[in-house]
This record gives sequence, structure tokens and C-alpha cells, in this order.
Amino acid sequence: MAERARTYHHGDLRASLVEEAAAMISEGGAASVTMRAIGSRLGVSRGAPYRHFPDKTALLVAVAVAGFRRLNRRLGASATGASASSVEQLRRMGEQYVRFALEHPAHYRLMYGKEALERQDQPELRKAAGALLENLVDVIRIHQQRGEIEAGDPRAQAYVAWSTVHGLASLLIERQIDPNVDVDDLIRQTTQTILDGMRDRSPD
Amino acid sequence: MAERARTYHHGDLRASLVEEAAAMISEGGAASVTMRAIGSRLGVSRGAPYRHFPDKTALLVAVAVAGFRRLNRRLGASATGASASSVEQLRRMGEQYVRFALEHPAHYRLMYGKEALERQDQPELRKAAGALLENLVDVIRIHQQRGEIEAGDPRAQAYVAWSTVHGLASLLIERQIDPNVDVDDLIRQTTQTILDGMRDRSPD
DNA sequence: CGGGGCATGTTGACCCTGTCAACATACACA
DNA sequence: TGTGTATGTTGACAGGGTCAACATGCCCCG
Repeated sequence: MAERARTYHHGDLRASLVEEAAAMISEGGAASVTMRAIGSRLGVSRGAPYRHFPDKTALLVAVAVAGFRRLNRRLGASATGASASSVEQLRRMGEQYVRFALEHPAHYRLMYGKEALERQDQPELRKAAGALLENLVDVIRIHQQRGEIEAGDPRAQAYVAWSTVHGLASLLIERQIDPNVDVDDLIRQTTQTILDGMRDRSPD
Repeated sequence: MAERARTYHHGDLRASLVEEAAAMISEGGAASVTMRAIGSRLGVSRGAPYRHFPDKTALLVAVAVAGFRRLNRRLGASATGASASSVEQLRRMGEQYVRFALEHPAHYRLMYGKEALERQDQPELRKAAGALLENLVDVIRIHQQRGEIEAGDPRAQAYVAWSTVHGLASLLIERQIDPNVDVDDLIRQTTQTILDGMRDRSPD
């Protein structure tokens, strides 16, 4: 699938490992990702990955970080390319967030799963997730200035919004939500509700 | 710690297993729970647990189910024993929900972690989680009748509320939230915001 | 241009863990 | 009191992470 024709025998194995691991996660879930299997799929031995990552956790963290980057990019595009009404744009960001999770459930789960961090705090991961938050804070701040969102610490509001979309994504992914409900409607209602709660009502 | 003085040699091993597994999860995280270790801690051999659970997943599911029951009980008490204003009571339920997660992070993670279900749909777990939802729906319905919450499918609203508290709990547990923010404030603001979004504004 | 050294792989070995099968034993009930 | 079932125990195996010892190819200095 991917273009693994870098140099030759080796090539950019490190990148390939991350890529392949991500693919395996999507295909068979996190449990199917095994150092041996991933090496095998790339035509290298079981020990090869250890030349690029100290252990499996490190590899998974790299995969998770890549996931955050993708999600960030997607949300960024969503925030930029919108011409709809201001708040509607923010609502769509939330929608895109949830949709990303639904499209890459196993990957999304890994991004937030404690399994990946385990030991240390994984600064890389923290940074990637932090970028997500920063972007959200920026957007919220803009809407506050436009008087569409209640004044107050934008960071706190970002956490509230993030909690909501993350929670919805998580529940959907873990199949905690009745399959009969219309997902699109639920996403819309959820994002709408949280935005209603955040709306500036000072002129009332 | 626990009173393992049931019968004697055996006693109610099944219950002890669930109890001990839960304890181990709290102490050392899900990764520390090993069939061998748990048996060892209970003074039985590694094979003993298999007389009560077909496999590790089944045991973990039982632990997760127990977690949902506890959480349910707690929320029930919270909903019942409140004399505060109606909506404030609902807000407190959300607060209790998040607090439960913070007090039992590893256990909470297990309750929602896909790891536990893996294969089948685990009807037991689904039922336990379903009970949680049902209770929430009931409470919301009551508040709707009092005109404090916007009319509409209470189930959908329950999902929205659940998403929010679950999301917040999850982010807090996974340390995605800056340690410097005041958790109590954040919980309060989050529950308050979502309720504001759900409030009935028809008379406006 | 040639050799040494580092980067990158490969193998063998070990340990931990889940799990099954064969074997042991105690308790219940006829 | 005997025997059968429920409950445990042990031995064995496969899968998987990981380290150490060993191999090899590529790059750069002299």
C-alpha cells in the first residue's frame, strides 16, 4: 500500500513501522499489533523494530502522536474552510472530531488509552494532545470576541467542549450507544447542546 | 484485607476473584492483573480461576460489571438524597459520576475499555451499562416534566449528558487536563454548562 | 581507494502469561 | 459409607516482549 521503496533493504524503517502499526491497528485492533507481526509484515525480523524504538510502548506512542496530528490537521481544515455562520463553524469542528473517531476507532482509542503511556508521561504525546487543546482554545477565544460565546477562561471552556465530543466519540466507539439511534442526529444534538450552554447570554 | 473466611479451603472463590482483581486493578492498574498473580494472592494455583471463569476476559468483565453496579448505586443515592433545587440535584449526579471515576481510575477505565469486551458483546456488561443509562433517562424525564429541561427525546438528552461527564472523567483520568486547573471548578463548570444547554427556554 | 566504525538487522535465549489436559481431592447426597 | 461432581493442582505449550551476541552494509576519514 504505502510506498516502501525508500532506499532498499532498509529504507526509512522507522516511518514504515509507525505506518504499518497504524494500519494493523485499524485492521485488527490494538491487540493484533505485535512486534513480531509488524516486523514480519515489513519483511524484517522481530528484533529490527528495536533499532528504532526502545520498546513497544514507544512505537505505539508514535502511532498515537501521528493520530493526533491527523486529527489536528482535520480540525484545522474544518475551522478554516467554513463559511457558515460563526457558531455553526465551531459546531462542525465538533462534528468532525467525532467523525474522525468513528472512522478510526482503534486508532482513536489508542490516542487516549492509558496503555500507551503506561510508565512515563510521554512528552511527545502530551505535546500532540496539547496542540489540539491550544487550537480549540484559539477558536473559542475568537468566538468569545465576537460575543457569541460567554466570556470567561477560554481554556476551561475548551475543556468542557473537548470533554463533550471526546465523551460522545468514546461512547460511540465502545458501542455504549444504542445502534438504533441516528448517529448524525446525536452528534448534531450533542454539539448543539454544548454550544447552547456556552452561548453568551449577557444581553438577556 | 477482605474477609476471605467463607468456608475454608475453597469458600466463595468466584466472588473473591472478582474482588481481588478489582483490588489489584486499583493498586497496580489493569496491566498488573494476571491470572497467576491473582490466584497467588488468594492462595490458589494459577489454574483455579479457570474453574470459575472461562478466561481472563470473563473475569475482567465481571469486575467491570461490579464497577457499573457500584457507580449506579452511588448515582442512585445521589439522586435520591438530594434536597437541593431540582437542577442542582441533576448537576450533582454528574459531579458524583466524575468523582467516582477519579476515585477509581483504573476500574473506571476497565468499565469502558474495549479490552474487556474484545470478542462477544458481553451482554452482562451491556446490561449493567444499560441500567446506568436507564436511570439517567428516568431522572431527565422527571426534570422535563417539571419544565426544567427542554422537551424532546429524553434518551438522546441522556446520551448528551452522559457523553459530557464520561468525556470529562476520561480526560481527567488520562491526564489530558492541565494539573493546575482546579478540578472541582472544572467539574462544576462542565456540569453547569451542559445543563444550561439542556435547559428549557420555551417561555423566553 | 581501503579499512574501520557506526547504524541497522538477525538469531538465539529467556521469562512471563494465558490456557488446556491430565491428575488429585474434598464435599454432597444417595 | 461410597461414589460422582465440583473445585484445585501441575505439567506442558504457544505467543509475545525483550536483551545479548553476532552479522553486515554503508559512510567517511586518512
